[in-house]
Amino acid sequence: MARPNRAHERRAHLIAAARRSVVERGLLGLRLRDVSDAAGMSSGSVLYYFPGLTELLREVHREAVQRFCTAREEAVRAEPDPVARLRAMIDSGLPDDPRDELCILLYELGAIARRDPECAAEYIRLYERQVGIYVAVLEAGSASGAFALRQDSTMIARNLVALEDGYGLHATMAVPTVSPDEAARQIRAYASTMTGVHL
Amino acid sequence: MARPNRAHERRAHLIAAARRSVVERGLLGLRLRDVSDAAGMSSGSVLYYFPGLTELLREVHREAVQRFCTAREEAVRAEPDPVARLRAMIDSGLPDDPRDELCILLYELGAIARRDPECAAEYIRLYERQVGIYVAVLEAGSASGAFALRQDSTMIARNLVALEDGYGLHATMAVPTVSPDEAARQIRAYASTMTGVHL
DNA sequence: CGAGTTCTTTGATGCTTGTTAAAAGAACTA
DNA sequence: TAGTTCTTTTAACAAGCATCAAAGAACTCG
Repeated sequence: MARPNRAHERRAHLIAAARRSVVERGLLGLRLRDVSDAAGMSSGSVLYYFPGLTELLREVHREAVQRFCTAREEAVRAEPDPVARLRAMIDSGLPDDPRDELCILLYELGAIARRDPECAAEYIRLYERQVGIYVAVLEAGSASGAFALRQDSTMIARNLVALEDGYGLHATMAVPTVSPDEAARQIRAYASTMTGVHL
Repeated sequence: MARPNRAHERRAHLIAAARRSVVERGLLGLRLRDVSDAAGMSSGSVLYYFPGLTELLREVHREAVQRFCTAREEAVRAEPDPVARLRAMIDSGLPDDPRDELCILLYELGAIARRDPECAAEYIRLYERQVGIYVAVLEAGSASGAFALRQDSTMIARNLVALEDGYGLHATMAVPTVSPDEAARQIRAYASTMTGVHL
């Protein structure tokens, strides 16, 4: 063996460059050239590390999902009681503003998932993971007597995730009628109804 | 004036061809050629009627929104009482199956809206229109005494639309954990809670 | 019927982009 | 320094969009 393998680093570098490109230019009409420019190398080099743009974007997606989930898990863990945790969970799922990089990425790359099974699988895991966090918070609150759940915790959790996705979708598409702030209020209202606790 | 103007017909023909192309091949990597092939003409002809693919897709979107909204309005109008109307409204908002053409179209073209203000405006109208229908149904039911609303009708309506969008998004991305049927049950459960009527 | 007018379609052209393969270059070892 | 492996670039090729001029089609009016 001679020259050391820096492929891992280079790939990470490219994934970061691709992420910036997607946020800046959007998926539609994203060129290989945009990514290679952002990474400061030739387009041929990008293809040395990834078979094509799709595969690179798949990695961008995987990384975004990872970051999103761990951020939420940590946000929840940081809070002491179930009520605060539920509030933290709701707040961490919505874009901070319509330009929230991570959320834009997640919704933008959804267009790939519809055609790419591997990317779709990543979305499924994302969904399950989020439902899981909500279920854990709801169950904990129910066990401690803080929540009086009006329904099965899984059903509530699924609706909470669906609400997030619905509002998040609108927010990143710049629908002005529902600001992230208002979306959070809406979801909190739902959660309040289903748990019997004012949020 | 000499040869009659068939531009309107030809545009409609192209919009239909584009719709089929989007559903079949997806937005990512959709080529002008795909559309022109589907329409049975050369790519140059497509550009005679539309400045570019984006503008054509914008029309596809506009038409899809139109069809979607009127279909729901009619589904609601066909029912006699508020309870049946609410049920019909919920059912008409979700994809019949993961291959529901209209729904795929609506979600797929969302990727354009994020970059194209005109398309985003169309989405805003779509959202407002759906909220409006739900509000009308809820208010009618409230006035007649059929519903005992737990919240402001607009807030309930917004959450219903957000739930639809969230679940619809998952369904068209082939998330198997939430089938259209199950999504409908979830949303009905929410509506039941907020109206006090079992659906 | 044919000349004129307007609408429609095509096909050639130039330009940009994705893809491939070969060669050059860089980093390290023995 | 020679050899090996990893990385990058470059040039060539194929495919796509955009433009435009020219051909073709449909109809009216003289």
